[in-house]
Amino acid sequence: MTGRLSRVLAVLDTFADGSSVLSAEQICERTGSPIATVYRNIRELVEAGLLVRLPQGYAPGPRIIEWDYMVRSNDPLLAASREQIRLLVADTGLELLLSQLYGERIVNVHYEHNPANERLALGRGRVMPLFRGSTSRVILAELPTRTLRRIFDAHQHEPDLLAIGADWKQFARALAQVRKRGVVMSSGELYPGRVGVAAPIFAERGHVVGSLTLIGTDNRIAAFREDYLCQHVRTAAADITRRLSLQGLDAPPQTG
Amino acid sequence: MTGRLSRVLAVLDTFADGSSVLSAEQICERTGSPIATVYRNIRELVEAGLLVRLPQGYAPGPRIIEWDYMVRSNDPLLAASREQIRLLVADTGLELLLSQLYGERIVNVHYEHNPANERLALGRGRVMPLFRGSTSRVILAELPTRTLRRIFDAHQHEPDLLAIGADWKQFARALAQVRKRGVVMSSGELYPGRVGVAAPIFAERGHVVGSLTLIGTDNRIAAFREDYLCQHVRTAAADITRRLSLQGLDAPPQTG
DNA sequence: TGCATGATTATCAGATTACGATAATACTGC
DNA sequence: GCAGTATTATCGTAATCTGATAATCATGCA
Repeated sequence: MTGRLSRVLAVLDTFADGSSVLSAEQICERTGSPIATVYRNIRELVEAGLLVRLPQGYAPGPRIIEWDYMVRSNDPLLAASREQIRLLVADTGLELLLSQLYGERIVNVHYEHNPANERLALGRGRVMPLFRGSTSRVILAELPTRTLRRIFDAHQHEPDLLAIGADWKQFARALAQVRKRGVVMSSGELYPGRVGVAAPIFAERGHVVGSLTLIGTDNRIAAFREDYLCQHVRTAAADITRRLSLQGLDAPPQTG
Repeated sequence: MTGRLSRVLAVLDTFADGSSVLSAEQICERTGSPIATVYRNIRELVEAGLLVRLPQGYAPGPRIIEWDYMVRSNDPLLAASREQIRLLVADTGLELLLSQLYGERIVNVHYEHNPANERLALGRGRVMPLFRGSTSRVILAELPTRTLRRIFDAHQHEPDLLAIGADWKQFARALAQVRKRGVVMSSGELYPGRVGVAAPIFAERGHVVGSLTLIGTDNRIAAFREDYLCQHVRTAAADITRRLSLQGLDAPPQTG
């Protein structure tokens, strides 16, 4: 509704449920647009390489792959995080997640897996539930109040949201505390027996772009002092924030 | 020029040179649009998650990562190719490339690397030069004549194109031969000492979507009968074409 | 070969939206 | 609080999108 771009891109969203190939008619049903409009949008997306035409219909196209390569090679967030990721993993031996926010969606950008553990479904590109887990909560806590209010109203019947706060007042208060602490430790919210410790990453004063999360089995986490983990993640995230703000000032493109 | 989508997406193309962060002003210079328009487009892209705002400017956003995950999980071309890729690699021990066409760009979708060789810069997301190498040539050969003519005219001064045919007549004839044979073997066009054997993959009769390429050092390739390799790649590509056309007819969506 | 069926594109008038120059505002460091 | 820059708002005009329908194209089948 915000403009033509989002309407055209809505076609790609119809593949988000795991469909690999959709016919024009299926896209038509799912977007609710009339068939003529859908065909027009499809044609434009095909020209842009965001959709390919296959015998049975259409599928997401190769330009996405090209763009992803571009991101993998040059992502400033990943570049700013590399050193801290290395340190955190070396110091704790835990798993780690780097996540990024857009709109009301939190997407994992990097998952540092520990072969000692079962691989969680948190890999690159996965979307995190907005109201569960430390990764999301620590980001929510940094959103401007009116954004938060809009989100609360839109999802006020979801149990996951209500688990944070049963009404707006409690919800806002809970998140204010998180914000004050600058770090969240949560247990079993996404996976039984797993603990997450997350801190926010900012682009500019107060403008959150994502979060950094340490993940471990509760046994493994229990071996550490809670203070130590929280402090470590918080300062790591703060360092990433700092590097982001300095990036490109001196920059001959990145050093390994 | 073709519509609003391509104009907005042109903003993302300004990152194709390897820039990680660009200011609004820099995007303005590179796209040639007036500053007000650039800001509007930027805002829309940020809302869509295709761009993120960072302290020094803007960078490609997390939605690309999300989309790429969607493609990795469900790409019908990759799904249709998996078995043949396995077979080809098992039978020959060579390297292999799966590539996809959009517009006038050929993008690698999968690179099966052989640890015995130096890793080539052909990985997922890389764009192949249009006029060099078997991967591209075998695709060019399947394009409709008028498309080919347009491409020829647009690039008629590039040496790589002229190496295929010095004028339109020779160019068209050379590609017609390729088309007739259904397979190309090329030597040293992309890397000295490397040979490629490529065959086209189709969506529907005459509508090419990509190609399949075997790659090896000339020594290694010389060990095989040329016939054997060409035939093997051609039938593998044909099988992928067949599977594409059958795909989804029986398909209960795959479990992750 | 030609017809039937479904898929895709073209047409067109009206409504919406983008454009781009400029003005207003927000934000930064000082 | 004040420069100076970054970003958004304003607004008339011009271009574009929309959506119903008609025309065309493609494919399989007799």
